[in-house]
Amino acid sequence: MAGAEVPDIVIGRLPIYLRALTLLAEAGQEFTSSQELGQILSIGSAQIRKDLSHFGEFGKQGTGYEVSYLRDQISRILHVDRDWSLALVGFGDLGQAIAHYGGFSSKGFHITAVFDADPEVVGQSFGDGAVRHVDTLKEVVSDMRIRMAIVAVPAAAAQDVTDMLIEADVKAILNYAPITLSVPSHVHVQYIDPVAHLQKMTYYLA
Amino acid sequence: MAGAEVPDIVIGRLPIYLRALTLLAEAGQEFTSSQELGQILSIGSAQIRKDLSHFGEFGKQGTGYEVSYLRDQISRILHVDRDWSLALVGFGDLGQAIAHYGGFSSKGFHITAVFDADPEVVGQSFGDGAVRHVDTLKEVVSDMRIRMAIVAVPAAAAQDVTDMLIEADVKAILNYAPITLSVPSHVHVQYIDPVAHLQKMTYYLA
DNA sequence: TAGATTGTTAATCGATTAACAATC
DNA sequence: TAGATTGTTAATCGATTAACAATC
Repeated sequence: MAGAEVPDIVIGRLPIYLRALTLLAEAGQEFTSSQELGQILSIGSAQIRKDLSHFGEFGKQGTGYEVSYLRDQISRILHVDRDWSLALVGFGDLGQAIAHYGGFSSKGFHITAVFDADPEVVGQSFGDGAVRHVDTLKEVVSDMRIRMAIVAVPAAAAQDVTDMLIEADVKAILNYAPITLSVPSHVHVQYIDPVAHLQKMTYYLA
Repeated sequence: MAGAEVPDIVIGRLPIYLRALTLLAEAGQEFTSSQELGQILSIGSAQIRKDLSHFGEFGKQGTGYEVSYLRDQISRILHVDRDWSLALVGFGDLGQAIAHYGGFSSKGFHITAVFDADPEVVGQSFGDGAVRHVDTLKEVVSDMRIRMAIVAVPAAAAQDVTDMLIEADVKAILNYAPITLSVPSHVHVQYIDPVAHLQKMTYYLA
């Protein structure tokens, strides 16, 4: 059964399934089951089958799932069977670390434009380009038809930058600034906040 | 009403509340309400009141919450009214960026021991110490009584490193490696996976 | 006092889980 | 065939939300 409205929380688990399947495929394993995946991911097997059932039927009774087939199907569902261009805003310590990190482009996410407000930083080179002034953001991002962005500026600047990105028609933002962004409902935001994760865990430490 | 078992999902929202309250306090605001907080955080006001009610009564009818008082109470609840020592495992690009990032220590999380497996990297200096060989992890972390750790090694090494940390009696792990860790139930794990966040958002981009 | 906002209850909503017929 | 595992249903469980008496 495909169709209707798939819960957001289910979508959030698909990348995790994809990660595990990619690992299994790299290890040369041909078949797997919801039970094995569940064990790898510390998730119930019923949940995995239920999640997948939102998108179709991918397995066979008795034998389970073909690893590479299911991997490819989930890639397709998530639209990661293609490359994506990203804008990066903020080229301080954090922004540079992000730009330098190999994990994005190996998964098809390419940072093709970088912006900063500091005149000292503007013009510095990254990958195959140069850091642009944030004043040019709207025009450049619009012209390049970039639809995803990473925000790595101080909290105080994050909302302003976000407003510019939205004006440039960006539809998805990965926000590293420790602040909740206000965006229209058609814009998606995800948050990276390591400190919040640590603070959550210290609750459980006596 | 305090006591019983507070849902994990509620604990996860406390750092977000704390962040907003800290911001309000810095802006010099003396009082706030669940409605105002809800607006700032794009959360329902009833949820905020319900969440807080797990821990006690912090507000006053008619006037709401005193910002600095509520901030301090949440800090106390989360155990972030003290400093915490962390071990960092992995001093590659990512590990160095983490070690260099100022956002941890400004919130009371101090990286006091760093480990790596590469002989080229061992001995390099960071902050006020030097990178140690991962073979010394168990002894050093035990001796220093470190109870939280950050894992920033390649996926293939993450489970081994985790096992060592658990042997050293670490109770909370912030994992940057793109792999689900297997840990006993008394050990807490949080995951940072920017690629998974991006992959979740591309689902919604046609 | 009148207005505002809390803490809490009860209703709603949604997600997880167990169980099993279907079938490879 | 016998054993294994799917996809799905129905039950359970838990979280969110609306409403409101209490009260500052």
